[in-house]
Amino acid sequence: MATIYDVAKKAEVGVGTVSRVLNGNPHVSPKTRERVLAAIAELDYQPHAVARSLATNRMNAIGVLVPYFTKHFFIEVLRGIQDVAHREDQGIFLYNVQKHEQKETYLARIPVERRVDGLIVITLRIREQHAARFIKGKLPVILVDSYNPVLPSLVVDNAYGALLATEHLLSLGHRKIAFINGLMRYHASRARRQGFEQAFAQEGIQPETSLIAETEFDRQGGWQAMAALWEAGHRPTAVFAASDLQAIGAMEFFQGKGIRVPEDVALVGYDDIEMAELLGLSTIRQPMYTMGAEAAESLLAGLPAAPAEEGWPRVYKPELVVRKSSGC
Amino acid sequence: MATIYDVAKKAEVGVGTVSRVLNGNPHVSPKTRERVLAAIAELDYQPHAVARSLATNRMNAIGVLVPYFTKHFFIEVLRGIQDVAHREDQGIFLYNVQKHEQKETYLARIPVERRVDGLIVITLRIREQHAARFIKGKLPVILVDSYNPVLPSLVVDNAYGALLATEHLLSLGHRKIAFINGLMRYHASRARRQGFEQAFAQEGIQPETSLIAETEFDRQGGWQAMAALWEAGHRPTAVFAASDLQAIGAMEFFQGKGIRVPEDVALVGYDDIEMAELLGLSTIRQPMYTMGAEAAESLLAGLPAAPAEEGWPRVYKPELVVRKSSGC
DNA sequence: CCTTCATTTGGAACCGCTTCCAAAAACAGT
DNA sequence: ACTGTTTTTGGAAGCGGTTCCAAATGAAGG
Repeated sequence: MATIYDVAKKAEVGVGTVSRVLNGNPHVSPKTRERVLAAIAELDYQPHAVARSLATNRMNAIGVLVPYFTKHFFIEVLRGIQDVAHREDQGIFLYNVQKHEQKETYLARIPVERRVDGLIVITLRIREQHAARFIKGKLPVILVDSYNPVLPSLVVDNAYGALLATEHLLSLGHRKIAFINGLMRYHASRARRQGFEQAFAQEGIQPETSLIAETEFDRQGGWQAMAALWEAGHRPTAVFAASDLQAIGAMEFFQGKGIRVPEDVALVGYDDIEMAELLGLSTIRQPMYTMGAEAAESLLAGLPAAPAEEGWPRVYKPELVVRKSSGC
Repeated sequence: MATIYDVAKKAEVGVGTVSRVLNGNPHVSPKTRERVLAAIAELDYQPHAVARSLATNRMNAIGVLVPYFTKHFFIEVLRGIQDVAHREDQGIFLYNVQKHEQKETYLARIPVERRVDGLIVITLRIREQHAARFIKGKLPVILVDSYNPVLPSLVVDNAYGALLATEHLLSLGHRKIAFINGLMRYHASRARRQGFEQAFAQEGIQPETSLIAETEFDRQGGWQAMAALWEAGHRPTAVFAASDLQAIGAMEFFQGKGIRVPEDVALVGYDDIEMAELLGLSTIRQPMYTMGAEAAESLLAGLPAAPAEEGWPRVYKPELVVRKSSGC
């Protein structure tokens, strides 16, 4: 494998000059540049990324810490990150956490190991202690779909998303709207509850509290919540679920009962997962690609290690995707 | 940040000794080791991963080159890779290909840039020219779900998968079985066709050639193929699609016609994507996690840069997943 | 033609580690 | 005590770049 010294010898210049050519330093005369470029081409030379990193103290790579379970979300965010990273000639170092202790080991190691110039954390919650380590180690971190008071975060306006969904159902004339929410220990659930209520408030009415359920964000949760409501004698004309999976669970419950969607009951989900389109599920879409791209951009623009000031957290607006399940 | 020299000074030893302690070299007396360890702890020292890489020429990371479009497949394979990599203390460098030219730049750069000790290529086809570069650059590569004569490959037995699916339908008494295959320019399609035919041959019968369609592997392809067959007057009692997406397309066509699955027509797909479970689609599952894990293992075990000999390509058997769409 | 000033160039020093060699120390054996 | 052998140790020389300083070259002006 050719080194910079080989190139220098072949072009009959010093290594400094070759380095200058490689890095676009203007203090090189056109003819010398030509000679160097020729030598580089001839030797099929590529600078050794690691040697360069050691000298410059820049890794030219960003880390992405992502939980296994958010497949769809992760892929889309990653796509945004990748586009920017590729454009800026940066690599992506992937830290995929499948088990909880992996998260801990990664968070402990990333700041000292320094294999990356910055880290994007997706969805995972970062504790004070770890945030402090990153700040102390001066390793920039940015959170996507997660919030921490001392770290820059990109979050989606959950209240607004729920508001959109609820407004949509209200505008279709529904008043008995069931809300299958996530568990209240998640911030997202609390915000969505608020948006749900606000939509009603705008119409000057009150939602029926007995129609609000709280379950896990998965299919089973949706099924069970719907079943429980039904058995308690409730007959909502519309259902808003805080996740597409819950919506699908509810849909399955309806199927089992022979209740038609949207004829008998309208349904709106949240997330716009792949299946939503397939099932014709109206839902709330989050700007995942954009968030990924902008997170990468901020990181590469060298955001301060601990901003969380002006303009942070950055809040993104989700949008309503109307499909047939809401009965339009 | 402390360096090895700081540690050496504090422990009053040479840097060589510190390095030996760090790497578990046995030629260090217990007392010296103690002193060094104490100094390390006191300075909160961590070896600099990059400097170490430069000196040892080992990156402690493997690259994963993956196309954007194989989301589900990719995630599962990646999970296998990640488990092994994490266990072996190796990082994962992600090269996500979204546009064709990215594939080219990555393939050209990875072997010379040397940021990784080995590369796992998922699904993407590698041309001779690039394979040669990897071999020449002595960078081990391993292909998952892709085949190249000069590179070690992990492939799934497509003929067997199609055989399983077809046998299943035949055993349920179906004889008029439509086969929505992929385009014949893909190797997978040719192999699946073969398995389809073999299943019939085992029963001593011939499939109806007019019931075999060839389309893209997507939903639209499945829909169109099914529509074309239907309009040509064919009334198969069962359909085997070469991908779940095609199967779903066919399902949608049936829905539009008011034809019930599985009562009126049995349906089997291929891939076991997430939606398959949800839709109750019988399908063929490929051992993706296992392939990922074993690819990573082979790579880390330091497979020869250009084997493709004994035991390669490694062939994995898919399995049949029976759900309600096949009418069991 | 000689000075002065700006630009281009070569190459040593350095980034933080590993590795190897030779020297020192420890240990045996006589 | 001395020699021979083994183990432990220090530190120089790389790994392949970048960066900086001083030297060389070139351009401009008198």
